[in-house]
Amino acid sequence: MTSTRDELRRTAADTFGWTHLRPEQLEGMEHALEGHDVLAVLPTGSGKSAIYQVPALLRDGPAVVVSPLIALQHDQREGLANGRDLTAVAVNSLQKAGENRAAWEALDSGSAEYVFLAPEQLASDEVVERVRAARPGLFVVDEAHCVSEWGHDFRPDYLRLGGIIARLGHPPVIALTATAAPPVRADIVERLGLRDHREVLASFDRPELHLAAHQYADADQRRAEVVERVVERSGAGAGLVYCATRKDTVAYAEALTARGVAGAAYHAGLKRAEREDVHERFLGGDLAVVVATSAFGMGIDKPDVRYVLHAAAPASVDAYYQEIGRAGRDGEPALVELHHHARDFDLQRFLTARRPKPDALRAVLAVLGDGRARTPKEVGADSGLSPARRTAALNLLEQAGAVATDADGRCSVTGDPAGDAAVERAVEIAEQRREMVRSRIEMMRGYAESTDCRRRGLLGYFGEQRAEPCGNCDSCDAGTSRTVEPAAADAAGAAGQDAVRHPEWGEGVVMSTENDRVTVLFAEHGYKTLALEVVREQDLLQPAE
DNA sequence: CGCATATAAGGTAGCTTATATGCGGTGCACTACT
Repeated sequence: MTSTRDELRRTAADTFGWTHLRPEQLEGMEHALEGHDVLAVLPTGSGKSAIYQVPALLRDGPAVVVSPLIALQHDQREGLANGRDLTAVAVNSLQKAGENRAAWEALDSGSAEYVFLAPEQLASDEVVERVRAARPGLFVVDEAHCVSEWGHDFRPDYLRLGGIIARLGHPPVIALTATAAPPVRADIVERLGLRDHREVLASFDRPELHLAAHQYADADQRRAEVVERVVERSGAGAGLVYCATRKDTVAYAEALTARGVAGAAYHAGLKRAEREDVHERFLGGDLAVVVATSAFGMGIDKPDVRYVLHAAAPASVDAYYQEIGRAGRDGEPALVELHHHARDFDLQRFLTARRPKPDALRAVLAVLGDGRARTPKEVGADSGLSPARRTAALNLLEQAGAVATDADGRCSVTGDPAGDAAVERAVEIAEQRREMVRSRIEMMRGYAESTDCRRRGLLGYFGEQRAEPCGNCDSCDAGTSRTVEPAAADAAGAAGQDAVRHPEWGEGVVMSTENDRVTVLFAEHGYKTLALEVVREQDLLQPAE
């Protein structure tokens, strides 16, 4: 009698040549093979992909793999094939029509084990039907944090994956990501509609990274300092510099080149060939440093990045952690520095400020007002809205309960709430989301300005409580880190992950506790950091269920 | 939103001050044109 684990181990060894599987890999695979939905949060380089690659071969039907970047899909498919007798196909707009046709034929005939798609592909009814006909045995969402980070506005098709999964008959879903704070995890589970799912979580700790932050009152001074830091380190290995704007990446790259450092700028405004060239030269060791916007990083697995400097603060601790996580993947020491200025946070507030257009919401409601159910595409055609706008509007109206999507992917109004009330409710939901986004910027500011142990701050943000300072950050070096007294949590009447209720902000969950304050994530208002003294005096946090 | 730069106004010289404008991130798919 062979156990599930033996079967997985054998396939991993026979087909992929992997003789050792990590416990988390095996655990994730096992859940999926047994038909459970899985959310796996594991660091890059830990073999996350194996979690779907192996069970996909043991289940009937192909694995649908949703991946955010076409370039990434390409690498993943090559990694899979790699001399093995496996068929991994993709359908996207960059492939020639013939390649897409061949991919579909491979799916139709049952010869493809994996099909890679961007979420936008699944906005097409035809694509969904065709995938459904292939009876997929697994639905994989790679880089699943994109659901929560991008789905709400930038790439709204991510928010529709839950409906797609349902239409496909809900095969086991595997959501994979390297970074997800508790609210991001909850959002992924909710949006994808995971059922009775299992979570596989690894520690977020990266003890080899030395963490530091420097605040500047003068932007020119910061610029000079960042350049100096990179010049100092450029002899000792590769590095990354993250900027908030494209213009800055070019300016820094020029300044570094002038100082004799082999550096190049990278941002989404560059031509495809140029982006590929920078990427390859960096991986190949010909570039000492890449100066980039947030466009650089996903799918980049260079083991020997010795430093990651931020020449501006990003929009969240989540984004920051993801970017610094590209340092020291070989486990050797690496330096991580955040060079920030008050203006950075204003810029992030602007960049993340997108509000829904009530006109777009009304246009969708007007189209659906005749009572006829339509596909999102038809809603777009009838309302004149662009694909992104119409999808974002549909998503919000659905969250407001004013629109529902049926089993065939057709949308119609529910009539409750209707008209202006529906628009108002949708705007309110978007407004709550904005508040959440802003509170995340404030958490980033909190990290930047903290004089306490930075690693404990980061880990606390991701739901890992530590009492002792880490000994490998600037605060610990300076002796300003403190040990959290066990009494602190008791004094607040709340410990990590406890559900609480606040008279003004409603229901929330305690994220972390320090000696003098407690951070709570409120469902409708985002992160709030409260002074323990005030909480105690005014009895602000009541236990909730 | 908020900062940097450009233009305009005032009164007749080059300059200050006021107002206007522009700029700022992440990717898919699709279309029209070379």
